Amino acid sequence: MKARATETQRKTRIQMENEERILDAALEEFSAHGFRGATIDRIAEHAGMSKPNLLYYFRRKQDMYEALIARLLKTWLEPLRELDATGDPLPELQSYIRRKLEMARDFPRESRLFANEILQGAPRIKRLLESELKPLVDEKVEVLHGWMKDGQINPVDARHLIFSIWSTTQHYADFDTQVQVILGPDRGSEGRFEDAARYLETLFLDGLRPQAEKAETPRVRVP
Amino acid sequence: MKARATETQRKTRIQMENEERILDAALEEFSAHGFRGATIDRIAEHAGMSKPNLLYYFRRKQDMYEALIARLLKTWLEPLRELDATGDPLPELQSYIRRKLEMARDFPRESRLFANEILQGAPRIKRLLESELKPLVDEKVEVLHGWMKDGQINPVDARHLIFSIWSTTQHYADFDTQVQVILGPDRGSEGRFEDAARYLETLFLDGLRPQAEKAETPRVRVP
DNA sequence: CTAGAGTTTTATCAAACAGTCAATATTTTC
DNA sequence: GAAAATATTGACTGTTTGATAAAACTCTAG
Repeated sequence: MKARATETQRKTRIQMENEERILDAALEEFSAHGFRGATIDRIAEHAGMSKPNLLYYFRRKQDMYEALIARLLKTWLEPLRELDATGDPLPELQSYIRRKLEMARDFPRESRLFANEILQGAPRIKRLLESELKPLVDEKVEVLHGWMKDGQINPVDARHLIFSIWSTTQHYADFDTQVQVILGPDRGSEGRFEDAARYLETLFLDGLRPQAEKAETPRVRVP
Repeated sequence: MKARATETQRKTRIQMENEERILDAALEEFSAHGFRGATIDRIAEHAGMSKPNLLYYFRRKQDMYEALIARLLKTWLEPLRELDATGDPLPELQSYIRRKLEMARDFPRESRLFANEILQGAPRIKRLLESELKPLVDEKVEVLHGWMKDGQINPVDARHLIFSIWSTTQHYADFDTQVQVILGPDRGSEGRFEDAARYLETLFLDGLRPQAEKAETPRVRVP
């Protein structure tokens, strides 16, 4: 392999294919067992290649992990980035919640990888959280404050509001095992998702207090 | 040690002390690294004793883990057990949420241990969840349904309601690292807790939609 | 004080683990 | 199609890990 000073390293077809296979296998292992609990042997086995061959592409265990985390954070923050200050507050929030819920449904392994990392004290991404996540949250908190000042949403602690959106939606990926035990096998995962979306919409918009107690509207409309 | 057939095994002073020290150290390690990621060496070091000595009290790694889980589940479900069908619905829910939040504050390691186990597919406690957790949830779901039928709380999916209480409260233990990054060091952990409690109360009772949109009350009161 | 139960340590083991190396096989490039 | 670049493998290394055996020590009941 000639060293090309200026030119960016080109990746071969095989390289791209294998890196993809490896990262997929690594995601499976890391998300299920955490960094320490995952082993290169199992990742290699799961990727269908020998350990030395895997290490040819990622020289250390940590390299795979970091590649996964880097890729993860990009897509992970996308829904929050899309929260639009100029949009209608309630629909904006609703669609943010729905997007987060979709991510929990479509990328549960990524969610668990992230959960594992934070659970263990985020030793490998604390800096990234400070440099990427924090500023983004600060920015969106301002947006929320604006909406609250205008009376377009109830005045609450904006950061805790964001926490509650994250936790309720990611719960369906991170605690999936428990969710399945409790909901039983009756309702398929598609139905589960719709039930969750409907419930969260009610919770975040109106809470649990019956409308009758808030407004003076009668519970039954008489035509 | 004489084998006493009928009599239950008495524990010596040293035994009780050491088992306590070991379980505390084990909780620290397991909650931070998961079952696979934790090592007996580190637990022993953290407990201030030699590895063979530790293994004298718990012959296998898994024995420590199971002892912790068993102890955990007992206290973990207590708040839900206390949810009282004969009480006032909204205050009952409020105090359930507060108790869960207090547990996240006072027993974060236990919360993380549980999260780790579920995250990894609950291989060791799935059965316990089915035999202990599920029936309890089913029972309390009935209580919630009763309240909904009476119009005392908004009609929502009761199981998802429970999920949202679990996830929002446990978030403060499980994702503590992330919470701290975002809230910054300004507010101490005591203040954080009060902010969270206040926020969750508003969320679960009233949601985000401004009262003015629900009732016909004017947004600005003219004296 | 002492015998035996209970506790701790030293030494050790086999398996699992992250990672290396040189040799071989395959693909790409000219 | 041969040389160069890339990819794969088997054999191996040093370390960590879960677990055991037996000897040595300490505590406690009588």
